[in-house]
Amino acid sequence: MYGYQLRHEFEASTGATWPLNVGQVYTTLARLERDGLVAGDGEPDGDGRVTYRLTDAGHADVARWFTTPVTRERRQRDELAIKIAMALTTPGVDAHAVVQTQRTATLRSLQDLTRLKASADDVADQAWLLVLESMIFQAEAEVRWLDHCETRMTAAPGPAAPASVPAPATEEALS
Amino acid sequence: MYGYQLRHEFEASTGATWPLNVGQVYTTLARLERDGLVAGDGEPDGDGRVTYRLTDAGHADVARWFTTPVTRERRQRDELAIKIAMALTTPGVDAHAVVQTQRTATLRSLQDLTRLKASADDVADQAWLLVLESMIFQAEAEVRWLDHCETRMTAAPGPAAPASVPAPATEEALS
DNA sequence: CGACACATGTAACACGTTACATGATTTG
DNA sequence: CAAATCATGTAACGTGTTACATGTGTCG
Repeated sequence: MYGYQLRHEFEASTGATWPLNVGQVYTTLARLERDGLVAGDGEPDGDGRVTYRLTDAGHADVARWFTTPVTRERRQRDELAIKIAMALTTPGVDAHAVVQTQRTATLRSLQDLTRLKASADDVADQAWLLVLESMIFQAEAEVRWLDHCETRMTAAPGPAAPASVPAPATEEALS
Repeated sequence: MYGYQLRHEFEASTGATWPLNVGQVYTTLARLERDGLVAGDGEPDGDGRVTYRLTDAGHADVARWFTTPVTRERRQRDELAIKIAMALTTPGVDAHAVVQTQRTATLRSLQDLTRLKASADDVADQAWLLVLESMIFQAEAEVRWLDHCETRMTAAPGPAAPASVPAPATEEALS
C-alpha cells in the first residue's frame, strides 16, 4: 500500500475514534524502512504514489504481533486510576469530587458512544463497530469502578495520613 | 518532596503495578523546573536531599488536573481494539484465533489480579487497592468484549473484502 | 478560478524510558 | 568488608506528534 491509503485503511477500521495525522504515516514508514520491515518502490508510480511492501522480517513482525496477546504489563499507565489514587493520598484534595466529576463525564461520553453506535449500526463495517463497542464496554466498566470507589471511600473515611516514608515533608494544602 | 521520596510515594499509591525508574523522576523534575511548575532548593540538605516545591503555576496545574475529567478523546490508542480490528480487515489473518489467544491471556491475568487482591486485601492502603480493582474491572470488561467479538464474528462471516479505497493494492496473504 | 481532496515528504519538539556514573550510608 | 539501599543526576534513544512545504488533479 501507499501512505495515503494506509491512513485511509486505518481510519476506516477504527472510525474517527483516533484521528491519524498523515505526516505520521510517512515518518513511520520511513522508520520502518530504516529497520528493514518494509520496502518501498523508491520511485512514485504514474499517479505519484509510492508503494510499500512488507519484507520477510516485516511479515514475521506482523505475525508475531497478531499471535502475541496484549499483556497487562505492556499496558500504558492508566491516568484515571493514578488520578484517583493521587486524589486519595494527596492532602487537601476532595477525592469525592474528583470521582463525581469523572463519573458525569464518563456517563456523558457513554451516551455519545451509544448514540453513535445507534446511528451507525447498520452502515459501518464490523471492525469499526467493534472498536466502538470496545469503548462502550470500557466506559461502562469505568462507571462501575467509579461507583465502587465511591462506596469504598465512604466506608473508610478521609485521606489516610500521607505515608511520607523516609522523612516527612512539610505538608501544604492544594488548590 | 525530594526525588527518591516521590518515587516511593508513587509506588506506594499504585503498587508494583507500574514500576517507575528513579532516573525518570529526576528528568521529569528537571523538565518541570524548566517549565516553572516546581522549584528546587538547588543545594542538597544535610542528608544530601534536594527538596522540590510546587510553584503557584504548579499548584494551578495540579488543581486543573484534579478537576478536569479524563476524556475519552485524550485516551491513548487502544492497542487491543486496533489489533482485533486489523485482524478482521487483514486478509489471511485468523481473527478467531487472535481473539481466543487474547481471551485466555486476559483470563490468566485476571486470575493473577484476583489472587493478588486476596493476598493484599487487608494490608494495603486504599489507593493501591483501588488501582488493583480498576485493573480487575478493566480485565473483566475486556473478557466480556472479547466474547462479544466472538459472537459478532460467528454471526457475520469471514473478513469482509478489504476496502482498499482509492486503488486496490495487490493482496498478499499474511504470516 | 478558487477551493478542496489527493499525495508525498521534512524539520523539529517533547516526552517516556533506560543505562550508566557517582557517592554516602547502612547492614549482614 | 562487601553488598545493598539511599540519593542524585546525565546522556542518549526512540517514538508520537505536529506544523509546514510542495505539487497534482478535480469540481462547483
